[in-house]
Amino acid sequence: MLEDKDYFAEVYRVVREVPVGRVTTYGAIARYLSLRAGARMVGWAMVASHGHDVPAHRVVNRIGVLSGKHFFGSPTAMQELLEAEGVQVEDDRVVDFQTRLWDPSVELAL
DNA sequence: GGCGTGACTTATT
DNA sequence: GAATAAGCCACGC
Repeated sequence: MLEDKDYFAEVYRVVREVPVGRVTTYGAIARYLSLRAGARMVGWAMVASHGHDVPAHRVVNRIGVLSGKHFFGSPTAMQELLEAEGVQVEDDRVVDFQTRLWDPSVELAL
């Protein structure tokens, strides 16, 4: 198989579908991909997302904290990116996170 | 193939 | 309501 990381591709797909100004959570993606408790795998997928066109800065943990901001090369890169897209970030946390939360199992729900 | 770690989440104390 | 414990699966040694 060319794509061993099947769910990796799925994660990338979902993250890419995230509209600008919105954010999603690892758990939401994991749940959408039936990775019920595989939220960590989603995070790992983000690590592997290096070299892909995946806006990982739109992915945060369930409380809207930029857990992986440190992985962007700069501790403020993620925040800058989010703010550049219209997402207000304060204290490493997304403002009105619940309101800006983009849940694939809800937005992409049929 | 086993042990430890990890961009997490949920449940229990 | 905050802190602690357990659960889950993949990757590195």
